[in-house]
Amino acid sequence: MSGTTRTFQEYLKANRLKLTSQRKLILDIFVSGSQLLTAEELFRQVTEIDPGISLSTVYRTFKHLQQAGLARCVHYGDGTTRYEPSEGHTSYLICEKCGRKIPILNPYLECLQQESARQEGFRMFRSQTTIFGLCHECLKEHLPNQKQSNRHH
Amino acid sequence: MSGTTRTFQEYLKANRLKLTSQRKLILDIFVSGSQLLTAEELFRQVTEIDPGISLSTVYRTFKHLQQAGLARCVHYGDGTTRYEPSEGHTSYLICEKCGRKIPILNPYLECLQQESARQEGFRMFRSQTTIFGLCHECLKEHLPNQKQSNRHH
DNA sequence: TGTGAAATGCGTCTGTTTCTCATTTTCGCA
DNA sequence: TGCGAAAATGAGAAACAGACGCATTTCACA
Repeated sequence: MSGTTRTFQEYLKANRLKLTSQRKLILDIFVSGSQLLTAEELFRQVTEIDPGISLSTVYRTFKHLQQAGLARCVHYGDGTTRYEPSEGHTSYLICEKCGRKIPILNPYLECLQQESARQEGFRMFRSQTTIFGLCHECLKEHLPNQKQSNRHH
Repeated sequence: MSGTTRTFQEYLKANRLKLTSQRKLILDIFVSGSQLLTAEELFRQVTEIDPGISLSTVYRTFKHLQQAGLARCVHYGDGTTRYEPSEGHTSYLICEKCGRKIPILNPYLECLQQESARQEGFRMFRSQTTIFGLCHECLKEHLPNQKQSNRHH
């Protein structure tokens, strides 16, 4: 059994919630893929294995995963809401063109955040840093026509 | 005329867009309040002055304000989307109990973010840091019963 | 001041998320 | 191991934010 599964079971037990086959399946699929998924996308993957599961259950399970600290949702610029497993990183670079998501591995960032919180008498539980921009690859293609909308005819 | 208004006018001109009375009013109300507003809330404030303005126009103007870099939207835990004037801060402490939102005034944070982006060949446009936790006041009330959900009967 | 491009309001539409409720499942306890 | 209360489920309806289409109005530039 994975650590994630254990964490989820502990959360359920602590809140007198039940472990159902649906929740197990949703959790397994969710953590196995490292992608950011929309509820709809996860739902599609889940129903490939168990076609009986409803979209409502996916949403409901997401809620619990968030409560348990196992999932986090990210709002993209395009308006979609995506969910991701939240073990490990909370800091990312997100490319606004290709959607690529690169974890930031800078321990000083978290230190600074802790420090900022402390200065305000704040107790930090978790933090989330998202840097939006363009990745190296998209930068090359994107730059030539970046200024177009500022030009007059 | 405020700097914000000037920025908006420049943006409009550069994109061959027009400055209408509706856009002026929406901008003025938006920047004058330092609160985070939902589209609906801003709409209500706007219609108090000019009852003819439609919600569509508020949404459309938000889009332009975002484009112009004058507004930013923030997704709260409760699911609402709020817009805020985006001069200055992109980093906040948010208290999960009382909802208080405290701007972080740490210039090193942004430097580190820029640096992290650079290391990956990334070009940073904007960043957003949110630190969730408990503020000083809520900490005092909250601590006594913090562990309750982990206890068995 | 005339003209064309752009913006508006209103109503409608779409896609996402939550709710309701009758039925089914889980799990602690005897 | 089987009972019963509490909780979860699926299906569909409802709520919601936000976008869209179009006929009409407004703006800005010459």
